[in-house]
Amino acid sequence: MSTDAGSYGDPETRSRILAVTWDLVADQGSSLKLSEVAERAGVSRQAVYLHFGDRNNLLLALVNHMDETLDLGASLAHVQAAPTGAELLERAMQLNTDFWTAVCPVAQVLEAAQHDDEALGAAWRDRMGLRQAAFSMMIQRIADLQELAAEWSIEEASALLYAVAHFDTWRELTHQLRWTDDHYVEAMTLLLRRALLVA
Amino acid sequence: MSTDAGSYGDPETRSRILAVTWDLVADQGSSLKLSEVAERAGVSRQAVYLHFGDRNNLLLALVNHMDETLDLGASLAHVQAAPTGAELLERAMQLNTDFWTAVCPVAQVLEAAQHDDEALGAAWRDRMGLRQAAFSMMIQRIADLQELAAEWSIEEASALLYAVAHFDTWRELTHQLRWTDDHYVEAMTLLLRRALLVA
DNA sequence: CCCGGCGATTTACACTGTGTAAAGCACGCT
DNA sequence: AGCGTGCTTTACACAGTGTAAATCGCCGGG
Repeated sequence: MSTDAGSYGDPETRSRILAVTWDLVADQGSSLKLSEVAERAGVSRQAVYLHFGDRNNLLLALVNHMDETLDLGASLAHVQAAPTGAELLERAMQLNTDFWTAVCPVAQVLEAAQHDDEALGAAWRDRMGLRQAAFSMMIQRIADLQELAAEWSIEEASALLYAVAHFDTWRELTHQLRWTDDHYVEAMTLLLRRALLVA
Repeated sequence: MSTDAGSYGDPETRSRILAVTWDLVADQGSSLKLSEVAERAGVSRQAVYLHFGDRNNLLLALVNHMDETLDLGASLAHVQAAPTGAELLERAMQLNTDFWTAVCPVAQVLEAAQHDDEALGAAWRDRMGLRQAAFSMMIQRIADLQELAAEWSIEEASALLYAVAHFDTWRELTHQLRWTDDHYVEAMTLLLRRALLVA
């Protein structure tokens, strides 16, 4: 599963490089320079190549690093444990905004790189597949609670929930239109509640 | 308004270069090379620089070129002329999928470039501002028809409609999950109808 | 204590793509 | 004829990626 092909060198150095890369990606997007990464991490440029092979591989490692540090399991369980459909949707949207807030800079770059680099694109789509699965389970739970509106099949509702909760929508609302996280959660919850749940 | 700073040379050549650029962006994303653009357009690499100044300016010209050829006015009028809210939403989603289909390759690149290049980002956000305005007018129309659900203010409904109809959502559904355009229109219309309109 | 090996550094170089500069060529125009 | 415009050719400077090889420091085992 995990292709840690280049498990080389001091792991401390490795994660220091990753951390710096994260920061640089955050405020420079995909135009980060490996020389700058190296400098800020206090290592030589070659050390970066020794650890990660090349540029895309570094970004790939960043993606893997991402969900190691994130640990969504607990949060997802909390969402699933919601007593009602409405409550579940609200918790889902809360988790969603937390997730995108944490991942935003990387997401920006990765969505772009999807087309350029095969491996990177695959890694990203893989993560998104997990998201899809998570949302699918939520819809399943709502159906079990007898709260899914009759017009929706589980597949359609899952897909829509996943798609509507995706990055662009979140970013346009919270960044472009300056909505607060709470506002996003509130409005999206209302939208989804009306759209998906029985009246 | 329009910064056609480099209106230089034979307009035919210019639009041939733009056309080729469009194609190359379509299947290479942002990693297109100016040398390849030139070659395919049957001109020298320098001709491209003479016409457009630099790489980002070429992409910028591509954005401007985009909505010249698109001409959304008529389609928007057709949406606005819908007799009912439900019909309006359906027409809006139909237009939306047409729009993203046409613009998809460029959208991919532009969303990415937003962070890298100031001018490009501004140009893209400008276009998105127009979209916002268009959706806002639709919600206004729905409100005029007395069909907007009481829970929504015009601002909130507009913003949500705009955000939910954005690129990622469309792409995930139609490209990743392989929905047909019709399926997208149908499902999104139902979602929005339930979410926004009076029961 | 010396030796090996590993992590990392330094230096150097090849390659690609961007962007600039200048001279030259072809064609049409008055 | 002379001139300008649109483009070509050639050349070069520069930045960033990726590779290769020699070297250094350090730590652990014989």
